[in-house]
Amino acid sequence: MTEDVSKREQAKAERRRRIVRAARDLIRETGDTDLSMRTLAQRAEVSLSTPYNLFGSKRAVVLAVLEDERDFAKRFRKLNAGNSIDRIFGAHELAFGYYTSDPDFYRTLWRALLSTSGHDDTGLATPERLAQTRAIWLGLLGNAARDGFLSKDVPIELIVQAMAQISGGALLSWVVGSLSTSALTPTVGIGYALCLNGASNPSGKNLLQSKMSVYQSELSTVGSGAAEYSPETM
Amino acid sequence: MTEDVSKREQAKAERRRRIVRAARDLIRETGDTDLSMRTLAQRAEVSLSTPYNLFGSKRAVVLAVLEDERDFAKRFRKLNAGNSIDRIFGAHELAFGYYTSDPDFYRTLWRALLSTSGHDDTGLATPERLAQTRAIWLGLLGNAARDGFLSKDVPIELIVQAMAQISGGALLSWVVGSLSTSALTPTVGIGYALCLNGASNPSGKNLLQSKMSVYQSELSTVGSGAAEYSPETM
DNA sequence: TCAATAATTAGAACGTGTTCTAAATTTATC
DNA sequence: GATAAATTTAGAACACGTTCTAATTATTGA
Repeated sequence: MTEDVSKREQAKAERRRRIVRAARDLIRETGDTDLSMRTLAQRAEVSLSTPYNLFGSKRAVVLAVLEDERDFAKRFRKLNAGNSIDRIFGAHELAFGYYTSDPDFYRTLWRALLSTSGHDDTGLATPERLAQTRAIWLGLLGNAARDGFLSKDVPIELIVQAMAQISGGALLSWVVGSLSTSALTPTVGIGYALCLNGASNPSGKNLLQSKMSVYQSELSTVGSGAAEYSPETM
Repeated sequence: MTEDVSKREQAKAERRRRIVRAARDLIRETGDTDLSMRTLAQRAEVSLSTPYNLFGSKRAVVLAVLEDERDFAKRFRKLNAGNSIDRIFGAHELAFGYYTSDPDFYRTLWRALLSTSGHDDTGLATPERLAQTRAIWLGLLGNAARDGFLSKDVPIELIVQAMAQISGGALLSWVVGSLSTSALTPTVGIGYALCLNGASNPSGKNLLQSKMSVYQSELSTVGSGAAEYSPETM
């Protein structure tokens, strides 16, 4: 039996680890250039075929790197700032802190994820992580509703959905280069505040208004001028 | 002199036209498969080098197809429904009507645009179109503010920005397949309504509330179940 | 009409992600 | 320890986007 700690499975896990580590290091060191499957295999000391056997595609490898780096749920648990509105924006800044604290790395990573995003199975994230993240945000907004900040006539699922799209859209703009790193967090924060404000009671509007002005000043001290607006599509 | 109607420039424009048309037809007919530069050149009856001479990259060709198809500004002028809030959502449905009326075509197109989006110059749209679209939306929201629907303590630019991110994020979800075609327009509509609601006076809230419930019912008669939520990132 | 100029062309070439085959190596089972 | 099963391996191969060179064709200007 030996369950899944068989020597075979163990060696496989070892190789998987080596591959993910090699991919991470290559992105860190050479930013996009030289993240080819051939150099990756060489760096991980496996053959070119092995990553395909163990992951299936380059996309999957890069996605594994991403999952390996961001440990959102774990870090999130250490987050217990003031009221439930504060916690929402704490989570937001935690999430985007990953990107802004290491922009080159994550930009490259997402770019690689987008570039190969095509006809295959995997989306832009693992289904488990998607569900997990969704649950976290539903919980955050649920708390805000419980605490009387949000009115009950707009389902929190819809707010979460809108917020997810804001973050996804901003991330896309950032990855393709039309949104600067320093503008990323405040821009999304403003979007969040707007959405939430559209569904909040007077008690919540005060808190949101202050968030809003904070992000607004962050935004103005920075990018300022033109050419960095980024209404991407229509 | 002969300005730019010289025979040379004329022939160049002809080739450009043939290439764009061939790309469009290929996408229409074979959806993604067989949109290679080699078959494209063959179809347009030019050599493989010519598209690179005239456009620079495959991305640029596909982008030219996109610009050629969507004539947003022109169609938009024919749009003069009721109040300024109605016009906002009219513009929204006009914009996304392109995608939902020919989903396979536009999905392929955007996928090709994303897949090659990388290290080169062009973003996800032409700078002129970006500016044009932005101007349109600024005008729409400006009218809504003038008509007293929007409160003045949140800058219109920020609302436009948030809305642009919602549409971009939803489009991305749709392209990668985590948002269904029928859910696309209502999802974005709800996001818009939420954002606007966060910055609107009581007079506007009524109108927005009705928009909201319309899109909500559209959404519920459709996708329903799980696996189609799509909080893409965090 | 003739030379100069500009563009397209054919074709090879490079590096890429991915797939495949056959051989070699490791692990599991008796 | 020998046999069978599972994986990795080396290496070729494919289609792709892109770039380059040399040759050819078409347009311009005198």
